[in-house]
Amino acid sequence: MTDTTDRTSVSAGEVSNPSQPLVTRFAPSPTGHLHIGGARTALFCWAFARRSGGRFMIRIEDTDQARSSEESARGILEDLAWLGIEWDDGPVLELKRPGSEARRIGGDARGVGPFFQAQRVPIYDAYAESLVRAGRAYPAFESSEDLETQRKAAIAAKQTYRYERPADVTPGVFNEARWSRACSGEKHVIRFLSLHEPIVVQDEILGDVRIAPGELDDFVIRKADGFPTYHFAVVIDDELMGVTHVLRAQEHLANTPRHVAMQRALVRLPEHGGPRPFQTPRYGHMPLIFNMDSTKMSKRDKAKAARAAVKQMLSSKQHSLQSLGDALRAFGGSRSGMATPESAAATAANFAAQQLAAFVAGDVDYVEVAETIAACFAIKLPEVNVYDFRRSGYLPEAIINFLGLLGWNPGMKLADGKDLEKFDQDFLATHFGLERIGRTSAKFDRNKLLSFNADAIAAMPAPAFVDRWRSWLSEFEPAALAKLQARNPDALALMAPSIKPRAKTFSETLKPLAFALMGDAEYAFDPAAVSKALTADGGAGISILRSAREALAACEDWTPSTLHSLIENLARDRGFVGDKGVNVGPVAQPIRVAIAGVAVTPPLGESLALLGKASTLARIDRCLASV
RNA sequence: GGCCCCGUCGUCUAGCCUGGUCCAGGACACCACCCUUUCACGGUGGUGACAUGGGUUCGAAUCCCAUCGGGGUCACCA
Repeated sequence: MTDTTDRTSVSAGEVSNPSQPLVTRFAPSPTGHLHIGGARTALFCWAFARRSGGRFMIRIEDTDQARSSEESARGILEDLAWLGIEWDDGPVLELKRPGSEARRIGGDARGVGPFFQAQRVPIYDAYAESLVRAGRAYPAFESSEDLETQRKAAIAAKQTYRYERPADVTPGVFNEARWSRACSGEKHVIRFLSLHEPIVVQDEILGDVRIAPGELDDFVIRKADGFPTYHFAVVIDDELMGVTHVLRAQEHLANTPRHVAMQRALVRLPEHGGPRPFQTPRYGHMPLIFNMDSTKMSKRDKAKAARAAVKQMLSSKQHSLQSLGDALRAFGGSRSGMATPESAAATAANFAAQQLAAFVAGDVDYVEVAETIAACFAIKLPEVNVYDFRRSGYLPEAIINFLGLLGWNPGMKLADGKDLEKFDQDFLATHFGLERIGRTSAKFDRNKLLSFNADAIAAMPAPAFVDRWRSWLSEFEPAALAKLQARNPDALALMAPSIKPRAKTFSETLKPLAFALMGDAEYAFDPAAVSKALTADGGAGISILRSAREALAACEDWTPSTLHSLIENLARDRGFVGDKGVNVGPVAQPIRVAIAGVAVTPPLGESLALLGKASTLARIDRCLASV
């Protein structure tokens, strides 16, 4: 099995058994929420499986003990489910939605689990040993400090560092001495023994990628803590779980030769149906996604944004480091989130001045710190995780559509000759293919996503909008929802027609309603608005407002349409009639400023209806009294 | 630095494989006008790109080469 030198390429056609079902997988590591880029990978894997009548699998890569958490794993599964990306094989997620039956996603119909790598360690151990016995891997005893020193020396000498194979290690020969040292408990890692053979990865998207012989050194496949490295676990699991197609981001391209090299060396064990050589799945490496400024999209963006805001506060003397820390502690530093053991420890420090100083200085980038700062001071952080977009009021269908266009394109035209850009998940399930995945990296254009989201909201029938709006509010803005419903039990249905075209996300729905969220005596009068609508022209607006107040006080039917005609009639009576009919502005603006303090509100009829008659009159009186 | 990938409007892209229908089409953003009781929505129009240089060809965004530029990767992270 070690004689592989004559194999110079891996044919994509080697996925041998035609009756073998096509299987794709998404394999996140549970170190936080689902990243928006990961969501695209998952979406493409899902779509490809659906299009091909295959299966889509989830595997959790939790071999990094320090950074993984069960909480994150569940969060990621929930994010996927929220997007509507459901897996056939993988961890089971119970979904309980109010009003509907509980649903389960996942399971192990093919009997290939468990799907958490941490639960598969005995399997990796068995294959590592088989490799050692075949002379294709060996225990190594150097300390990581020593290796680090060597690596630094090589870099200083401007040379490429490669691990140098010990002299007593020979390809294809079982090194019994090293193995017994390892078995006796001496601290060690296991390294793969790389043959100096040329490797060609036949990529479904990029074409043949050739790696010269000698580029691969003897990399680690099992860490000193006994856990497999990513490379090793992936190769074992993809084989044992029947994965036929690996679609992943291009950052993994350079790793693929390692995987191919291991697949050539590995043989299925008898307990897994062997002996039988491992197969090489088909690979497809997808373009990377960046920020608009070409930096990598990462959670560090949040730290950057929060840091910038804090620096601003410090330099404008709004806060000292001390008062900032006090404010954060008072706010309640430890809110539960997707903490990993590492970051939880950081947040636990509760924003001691020292801790904050380190964050501001950029020495640490803890997301939890950034998010607490943002929540405490109402700073908007850039969305980078699926959950961030959800919290900001994006719709899953808009995200799916946008992601589907990031690196893929249906290449179809509409009847009017325009490109087909708007599609849903079903469309992807029936039209997605690897042929039309691009090769160039893409920048994440938040504007376009926003526009897609606005279109999706606009396209929603009003009742659906009200439902979804309500559930978003109850999840993320319960206080605002309560206030609105206290004003008017039907507030949402009443305002939906005027809010829907004005909001690009659910979180934007609250801005136009700010006037109604404040108490009748709480809002301030904007001097510029007051001057323009009321006090200008010797107080023309004030006199209009007085007569409007009278008319409103006499109004019996407090509905948007009646209120609207009332205002129109007032305008007509005052003679505000031009070529194009009645000009209601001179009447509407004074009322608007009176009831909201500013010159901008949703349409007046609806706004007054939402406030109610008593509040409206009280607000006008307060305005009249103050100008 | 070694190895690898990529290069069409500001951004996402169509076109490239199978050269001519492309002085390059769409979308987002931007600008202007229209609509309009504010703010939005909507409508119409506009600005705006084949990285550069060589080839091949009657003809190149499309094929070839070079240069330049961008990115990825070289961990006991995944």
